[in-house]
Amino acid sequence: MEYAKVKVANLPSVRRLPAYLHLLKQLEATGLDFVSGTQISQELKLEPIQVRKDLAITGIVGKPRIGFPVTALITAIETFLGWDNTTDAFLIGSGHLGSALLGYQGFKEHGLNIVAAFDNAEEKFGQTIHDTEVFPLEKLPDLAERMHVRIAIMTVPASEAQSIADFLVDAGIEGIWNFTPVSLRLPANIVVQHEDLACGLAVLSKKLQHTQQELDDTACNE
Amino acid sequence: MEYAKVKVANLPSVRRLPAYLHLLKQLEATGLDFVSGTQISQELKLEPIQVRKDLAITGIVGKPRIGFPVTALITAIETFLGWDNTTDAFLIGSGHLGSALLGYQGFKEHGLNIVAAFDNAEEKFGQTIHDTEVFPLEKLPDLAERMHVRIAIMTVPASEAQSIADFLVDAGIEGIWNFTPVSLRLPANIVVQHEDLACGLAVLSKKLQHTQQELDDTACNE
DNA sequence: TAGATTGTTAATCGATTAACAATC
DNA sequence: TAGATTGTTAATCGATTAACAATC
Repeated sequence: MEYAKVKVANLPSVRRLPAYLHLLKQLEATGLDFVSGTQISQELKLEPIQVRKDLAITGIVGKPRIGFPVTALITAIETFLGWDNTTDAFLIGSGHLGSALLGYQGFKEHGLNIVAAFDNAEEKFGQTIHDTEVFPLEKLPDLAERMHVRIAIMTVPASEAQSIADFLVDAGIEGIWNFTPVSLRLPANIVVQHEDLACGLAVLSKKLQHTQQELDDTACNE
Repeated sequence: MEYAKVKVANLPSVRRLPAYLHLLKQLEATGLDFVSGTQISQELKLEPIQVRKDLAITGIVGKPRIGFPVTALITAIETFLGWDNTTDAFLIGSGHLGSALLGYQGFKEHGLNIVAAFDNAEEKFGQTIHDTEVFPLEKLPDLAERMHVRIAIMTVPASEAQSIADFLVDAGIEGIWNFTPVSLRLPANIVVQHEDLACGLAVLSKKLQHTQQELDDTACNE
């Protein structure tokens, strides 16, 4: 069988769903029953039509004049993203960033549960970081099979990223959340989500250049 | 004066530049003088034409048949992003993620230097996290002015995000790298880069659903 | 009823991709 | 010279935005 490149309908919409989810949970906490796309758009600084289109992919149906039922909308988004059931994951590389992710409580809210961490550094074996035990990387294949874990979060040094990724795939890992700056070369059936902080920093830097530019221009014109 | 929404040419291209930079530095380390867009595209799994378009925004000029000069291309990207000069930044909120970012050495390579951390928790005042001192948040306005710091990295609890952001803007901060899940409401002249891990997780979750779907479909057809 | 909001269908906009002449 | 690669101009693709009938 040939694996087609995974096609996900409207990726930009999928990326915006967590922002809706966060807002909706806040609104739910205040006891609100219904919210209109217009209200949501104002809170998140989006176009009303974009909100309606985004929410439509989850299958939610709203009431004209009234808006969307808040609780049902939360459920619809969580179900759509598969965040209604908890998925177990491994974390590979217990350095600074890895430790921070182990301490981040927000993942559980998104259906992700880090059940074990792995490292190559002997002095870390058996350590517990934020209630998660660190194992030698070599034990991963066995544990992955026994615990039926399909997802790995990679926070390892760039120099080791490719070889460790290959090792993970051999061990049956199907999805990798890649926090290294390396573009991994893996079989087409492996799902890789590249999370590179430098991308966001590039955009921030560029936008700041432009505002600085504007200020300079203004100064010149005076 | 009215501030127009900051317009940055071809944002997707800007986001890809750090990946080119990382690869090019690797190639430079091997002593390579020239690299073609075709070679780069194979390494990063992109279309050759996309590589050429992306690199063109930096102003680099290549040689037909030969490719692009590696060192000059690195310089062109760094200059384009403003990463050739170091910019000082503050980090607000020294929890798990904040500490991890303080320990992350990669920022310096991208022209970002975190000179001080701030927190509201008294027990952290005076502490040093990865060689960076933690100050009371109330000292920020004074230090921002004296040190001419324009950029803040926000790793604070969601519940405090908006009020702290307002405080930062009052203190003269012009750019905020926002690691909270909150959509901040700030004046239009403030540059905000929202870095929400949940966005990437949403995409990963959705893609994994699809592969699982395919596997289920295959199983059914057998 | 009157009117705000939904959801659909069409138009616009911008990014990606294709085609190809210029060039080293 | 021959041919791979660049850079430009045009075509395609997909996401965003607009328009508007349906509806509560």
